[in-house]
Amino acid sequence: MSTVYEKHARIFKAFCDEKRLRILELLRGGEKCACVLLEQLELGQPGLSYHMKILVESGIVESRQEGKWTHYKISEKGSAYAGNLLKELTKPNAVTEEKTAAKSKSNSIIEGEA
Amino acid sequence: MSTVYEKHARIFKAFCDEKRLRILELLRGGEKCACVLLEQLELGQPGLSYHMKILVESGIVESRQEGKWTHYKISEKGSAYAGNLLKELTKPNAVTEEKTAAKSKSNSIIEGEA
DNA sequence: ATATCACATTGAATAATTTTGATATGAGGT
DNA sequence: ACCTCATATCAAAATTATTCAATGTGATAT
Repeated sequence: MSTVYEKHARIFKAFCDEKRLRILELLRGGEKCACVLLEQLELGQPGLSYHMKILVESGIVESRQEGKWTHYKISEKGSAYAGNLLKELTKPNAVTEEKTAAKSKSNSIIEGEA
Repeated sequence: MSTVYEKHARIFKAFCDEKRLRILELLRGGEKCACVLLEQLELGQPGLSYHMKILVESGIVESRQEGKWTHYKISEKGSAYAGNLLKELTKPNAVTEEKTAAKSKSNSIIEGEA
């Protein structure tokens, strides 16, 4: 079973780890091959692979295969989504309590939210 | 030694855990006493205290003492800071590579960033 | 002063994440 | 086919985060 909380937590995990923040900083300079990231970071190859997987699964980073190489870059779409989600998650919501039976059309990006 | 990465990671830890996302959701409905949060969550009292500490340390939540009670609410300032930080961390930065010696006046919220 | 209530802290137990070394996979090149 | 190179995956170990029970603290009430 996967809750909406799990899904949201997965997105922010991208930003919860020092190594991943370092990687994102490098990717701010533009798309980079794993091999380039590897030489800039104090990380073994499986370690980098592990963190890249988390970053890609969060949607913050996109990967692109080119022959033997994997190129990574920051996803504009994923980043925008995360930014909006953070806003939503901290925005006052007067009706949080009353989970009314009558469901209204929603314009929230949070699944299952009225 | 505390790096800027650690500091940033600490902020986003608020959003990396299901329980904390649940708590934030409750706080979106307005300021709440720990005792109220406790009855809405599947968490023991020390567990709540543990998570509230992380939330307060992240700056996303503020606490206010009132006699025996502790009231918590989402910090507008902290939330805005986190939102802006997320944007910065995912914003393209053409000059990430060239850590030039000549330091220019910065308008970045990221410490030590040009 | 003692008692109680609300919450914080501690420490041990458990669970999740991260690191590391070994091995697997898949794309080229010879 | 075989060999390399780049990266992914696996499994064990190391580290870190979370839970839980017990105890501590500080505020109020009697």
